[in-house]
Amino acid sequence: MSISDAEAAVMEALWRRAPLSAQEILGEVGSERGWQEGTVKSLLNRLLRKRAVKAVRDGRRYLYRPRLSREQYVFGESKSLLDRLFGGRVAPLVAHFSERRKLSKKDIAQLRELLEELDDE
Amino acid sequence: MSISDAEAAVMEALWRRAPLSAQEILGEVGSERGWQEGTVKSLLNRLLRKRAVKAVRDGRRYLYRPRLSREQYVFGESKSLLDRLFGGRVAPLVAHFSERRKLSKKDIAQLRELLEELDDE
DNA sequence: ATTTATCGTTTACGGATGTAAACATTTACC
DNA sequence: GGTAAATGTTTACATCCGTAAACGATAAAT
Repeated sequence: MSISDAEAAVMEALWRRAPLSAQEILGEVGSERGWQEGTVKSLLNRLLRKRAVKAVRDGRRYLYRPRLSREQYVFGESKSLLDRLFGGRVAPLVAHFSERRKLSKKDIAQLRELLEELDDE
Repeated sequence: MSISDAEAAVMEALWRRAPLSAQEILGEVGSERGWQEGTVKSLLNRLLRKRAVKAVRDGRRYLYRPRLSREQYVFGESKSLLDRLFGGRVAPLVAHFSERRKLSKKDIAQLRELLEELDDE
């Protein structure tokens, strides 16, 4: 069962800070996405069913926190993209962006550093 | 209007070789995905509506070819992932995989080469 | 000419998604 | 204690997606 786009926006809020109530999540993402209260409630319920968040009662409301980590999510999404489009490997993606001149100076510097660190192992 | 997963499988066939008839596309992807004829026809129609392929009559049938290039598609998908999960930059994705030891030797070698080539510009 | 095989076009249908209203329940206030 | 505010739960509804069958038109075969 996968996390949809809208659901991921709720997760992002919880990954930034948790636990949060439905109200607080609305505060975090509502204006940005133009969501009403009901929308957040629905998404939270779907995320509960998908076991991506857990809820603990706090007085009359619930406080939600991630059960799925951002790491897990990011890895899953990235791997799926690499598998579908780049033969499951990282270098071809970087090459693709390099050819399109979409590597920033910062990217290049960081990649250099990264590779140097890999030397020391 | 975005290309769905199933639609992308049809596109992949056309990117490998074009033009192809619906029958030929079925031959290319049908067994692999377990599709019937009607499925391919529907997908082709959706791709036509999305203007991702064009069709030219050939006798009683049509021959289809991509209108959207694989480059464009791959770039769009990749950029969307990077924007959503890595602040729009490439290096953090590579770092993410590096931390998880998911860089193959081949990846590392290719990345080194790539960065050296970037020097010469 | 009539039947049949071959294509494309239209319609279908269940499940997921985006978005939310309606309803129910609990608690706080008058 | 009754009413209003706050929360969660259920239901809704349009669109997209995966998958395909039904229908229609046209060309080929007899």
